Amino acid sequence: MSALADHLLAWFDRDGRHDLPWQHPRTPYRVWLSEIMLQQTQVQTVIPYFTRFLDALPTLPDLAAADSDRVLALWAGLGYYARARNLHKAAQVCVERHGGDLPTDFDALAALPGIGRSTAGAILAQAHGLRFPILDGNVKRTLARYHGIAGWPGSAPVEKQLWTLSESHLPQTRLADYTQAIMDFGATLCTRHDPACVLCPLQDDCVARREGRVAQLPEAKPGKPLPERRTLMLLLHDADDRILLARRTGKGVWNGLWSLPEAGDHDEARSLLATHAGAGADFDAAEPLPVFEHVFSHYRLHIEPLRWRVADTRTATGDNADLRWQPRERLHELGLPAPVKKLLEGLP
DNA sequence: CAATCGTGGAG
DNA sequence: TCTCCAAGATT
Repeated sequence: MSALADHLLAWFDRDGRHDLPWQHPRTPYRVWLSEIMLQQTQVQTVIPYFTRFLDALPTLPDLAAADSDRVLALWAGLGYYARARNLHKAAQVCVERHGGDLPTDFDALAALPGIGRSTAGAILAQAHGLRFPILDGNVKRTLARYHGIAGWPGSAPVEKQLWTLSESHLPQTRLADYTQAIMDFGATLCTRHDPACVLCPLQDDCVARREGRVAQLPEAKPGKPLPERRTLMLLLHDADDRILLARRTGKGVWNGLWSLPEAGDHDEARSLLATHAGAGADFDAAEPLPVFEHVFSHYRLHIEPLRWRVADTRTATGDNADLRWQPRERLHELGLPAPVKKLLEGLP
């Protein structure tokens, strides 16, 4: 057995996390949901979402049958909403083609939307004890240090090397525990900043430790400056204190979520106001709300909200399924982008 | 391969 | 305030 696996399993039995919500019971559906939610997202953030989601949709068929607005409402705030759309779609594929269960065949599992090589391995190892490697951020960091691997782990050649190493360390038994162990290890001990090397069960064999390169590994992603964008958000209230929402479709951020209508400039905003609130609406009566920023992973968005109280909403929606006047007290039924939710909830 | 896709927390 | 980034996948 790999010395690394041997030491990690012993460490896990003593110091690993054994009380995470998706570990009891460790069913395929729960493991899958947790793995998707945990992509690029920390445990502490995921736990309340996981609990709420599972409470609302306890089984895979429940998820498959759910309305997509409900799924996105349960996901709203977690980010990377393609994860939720793919999760929903994958559940439907499982019902249609796999008897309502996740497939246990690697290729069939990895063919489902939102499940890549690492997530497929994590599901098979944790839910079924099968011998597949993973390569998430924890494993990349752990192995980059343990083997002293230079280069950004996201680059193709380094990642290929790390996959080979990850596979080479797999034990012959206890795959579920081992997979949880190496993720726990990366998340709680071999952390990005200030790792607890003095407590580390691998310290005698760790190349980075031996060579004093722990703080230098893994190498950071080559950075680039964030582009800046701006948008106007139109906040229209009608007489019943309903708010006009628009479903975001096509490409771009927040796809599938309900947000405020947006305009690139005042001319477009004027036109949108006339369309949605009738010719009687007075553009110049706009109440400008405080401008704020929202930062995405790939750009910074300056948001300028403009508010109107409108009387005539008859022309607003009608046949358009992507527009609706939503009562303020029922905003929680829809998936709203985090900054929009915050804006609407903070409204006087 | 580089870009896209969110959000909140830590340093 | 600013940078980095956390259980990645898709195009």
